[in-house]
Amino acid sequence: MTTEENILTQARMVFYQKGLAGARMQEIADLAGINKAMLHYYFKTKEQLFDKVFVQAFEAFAKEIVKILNSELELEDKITNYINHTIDVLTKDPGIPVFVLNELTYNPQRITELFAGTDMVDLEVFSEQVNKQTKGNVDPETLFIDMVALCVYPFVVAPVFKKMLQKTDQQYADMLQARKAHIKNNILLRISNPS
Amino acid sequence: MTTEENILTQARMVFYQKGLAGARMQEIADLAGINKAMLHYYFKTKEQLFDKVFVQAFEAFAKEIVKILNSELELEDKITNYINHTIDVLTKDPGIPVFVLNELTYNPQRITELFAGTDMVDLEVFSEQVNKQTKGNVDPETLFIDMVALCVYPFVVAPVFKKMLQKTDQQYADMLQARKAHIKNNILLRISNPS
DNA sequence: GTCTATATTGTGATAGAC
DNA sequence: GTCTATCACAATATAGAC
Repeated sequence: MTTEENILTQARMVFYQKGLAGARMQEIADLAGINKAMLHYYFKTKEQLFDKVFVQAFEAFAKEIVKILNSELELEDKITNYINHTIDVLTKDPGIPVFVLNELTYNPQRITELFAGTDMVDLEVFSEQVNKQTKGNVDPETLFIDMVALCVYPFVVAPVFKKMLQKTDQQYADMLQARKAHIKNNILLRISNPS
Repeated sequence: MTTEENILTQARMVFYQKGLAGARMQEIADLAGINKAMLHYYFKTKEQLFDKVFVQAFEAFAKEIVKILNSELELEDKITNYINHTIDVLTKDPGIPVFVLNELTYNPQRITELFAGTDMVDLEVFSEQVNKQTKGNVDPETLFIDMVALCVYPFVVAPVFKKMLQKTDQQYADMLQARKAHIKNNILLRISNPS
């Protein structure tokens, strides 16, 4: 691993845990086993380092998901893929959503600029598929929001729910895995039985 | 309004927007129309001020909800009340969830200590009702998680979804109101038709 | 209670030798 | 590329007069 990759790895951990404002260059340097001067040698400013970490985190989270949503997969498979993939990614890296949401809320303009050139998620393909299959009886946007909410929210509030439901880390992880099938049922049922 | 209440109001705005680490005492003082010395006269430290704001925010969000969940309302009414109340509270004060989740993630020990004495949400009453009504065919915890996720998540990711779905603030607000009935249908259907 | 001035510390960033 | 030493400034907090 190069020094730069090492820095990025450690920086990600610190930024995940403390955000941009709360992170300290000293702590990142310590974790990376270098000193502050070296850190600034590789990344001139804290913001520069943060931006790189943020973009990597966001892409890790969003890139594959966008690909799935815009693929030519059949609707049922697409939904199944989305749910499985989202839960798997977040299981590996549960800090992503709060980190992203957080900085998005605390520093919207910076993030907006960061993604000025990037193409956003668009729901055209997905919406068309839903409309066709349900003969216009299911609102695609609502279905999408629900699907995302059911997948992601339990990760976002993990510390709260873990305590509230008195579950160990392992029990909570098992529950999240079990949600794959549960969410799939809920969403697919609404497509096959539009109310 | 007393000076103390004034400070708390302004502090809440700043903490909501920037978090504990990102907030500046100077900005809070400016907004309150006083100087830093006065601010420290009323609240000795930034952390002290933050804790007061946090507890107020959390209670505003959680207190009524806990009351509803533990009430003796009939299950259908309880669910309807929960959904309506949650969406109404968050519509008035959409900054709460990210603020709370954020600090809960970035500073779990501080928050845990803050609520050491408080009684948490418990799902006993709710779970019993669900078990009775569905003859044990619906998992109460899963139902609860889904209900909360469907209500709260659209507020948490409002900036993202607004942009992605290209909605104005008003359109997004209307959509959130319309979700009241939608979520109610989804949840109540699962109770009356356990799969 | 309210202010000005200041102490004190933490932190991002750089200079400059090696 | 790597280090030590240090700058410059921002931010919390306090002292002390009124």
